Amino acid sequence: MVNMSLSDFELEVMQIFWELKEASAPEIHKIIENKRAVKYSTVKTIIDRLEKKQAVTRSRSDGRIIFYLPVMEKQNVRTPLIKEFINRVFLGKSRPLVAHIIEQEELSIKDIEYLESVLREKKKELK
Amino acid sequence: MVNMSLSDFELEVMQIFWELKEASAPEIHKIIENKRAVKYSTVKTIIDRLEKKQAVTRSRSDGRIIFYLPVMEKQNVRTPLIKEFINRVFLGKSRPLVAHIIEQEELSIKDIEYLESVLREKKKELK
DNA sequence: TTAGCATCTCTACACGTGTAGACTTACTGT
DNA sequence: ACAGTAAGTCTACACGTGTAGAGATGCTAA
Repeated sequence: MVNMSLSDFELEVMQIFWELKEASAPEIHKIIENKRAVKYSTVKTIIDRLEKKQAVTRSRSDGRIIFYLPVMEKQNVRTPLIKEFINRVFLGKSRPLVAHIIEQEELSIKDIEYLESVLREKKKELK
Repeated sequence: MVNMSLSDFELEVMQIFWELKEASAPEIHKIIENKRAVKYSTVKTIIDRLEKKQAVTRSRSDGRIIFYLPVMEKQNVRTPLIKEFINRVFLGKSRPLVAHIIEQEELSIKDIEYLESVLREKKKELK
């Protein structure tokens, strides 16, 4: 029952949990509603599924409002997703993905300098 | 009918088309079967769906065997996938994704030096 | 204290996707 | 020429996912 994967919507909700640490269904609903139309019960269903998957857990109540905490950790979710993505879209080769992002995506000078330093570190480590 | 997205399996098949340029269903089936058990009709269904989505097109026949050519281009498929992935998993921020890959994924010294040069180019371009 | 609202619970459903069987048909080697 | 096989076509189905309504119930403001 561990290694359970998350759907798009479930991941979207987890992102909010990772940001807020603790949140209730109404809170999550309001946040998502700011971006697009979605009914409360839809969001609640997703949270229920996350609970079933043990991605979140009930922490406390305030009146009828149930609060949840994230259980799955961001890094533990992201790492396999990245791996899968590289496999799926880049046949397992990370270099062209990184090159593509650097060339095509928005990066500031600061970002670039940071990434240069990460590369320097990695190079050091490899020698 | 354009901008149609591809499922995992459809993408897997497209990768083979991009590699081979032209291929038949039996060929594709044999290639995928090397990796995992899958029936011919399953693969053929996927190719049919790709054809319906106009991702591939029939090019010629050899006996009953139909050959197909990729129509959708690799870059046109990959670019939005990357964008979506960054949005979905990294809230739209590409820097932490790149950093993660550099730190966690397999990269050779050659890869690193190549990426350093890509970064240098990008920096030049930004100034 | 009670009406109304907010929240929860439960159920449902359509659609995409992975999967493949059944059936048809055309080629190929003997 | 024909049997056997390989390929194509068509249909089907279970499962995950996004979506939400209906109904129950507890809270809160007047």
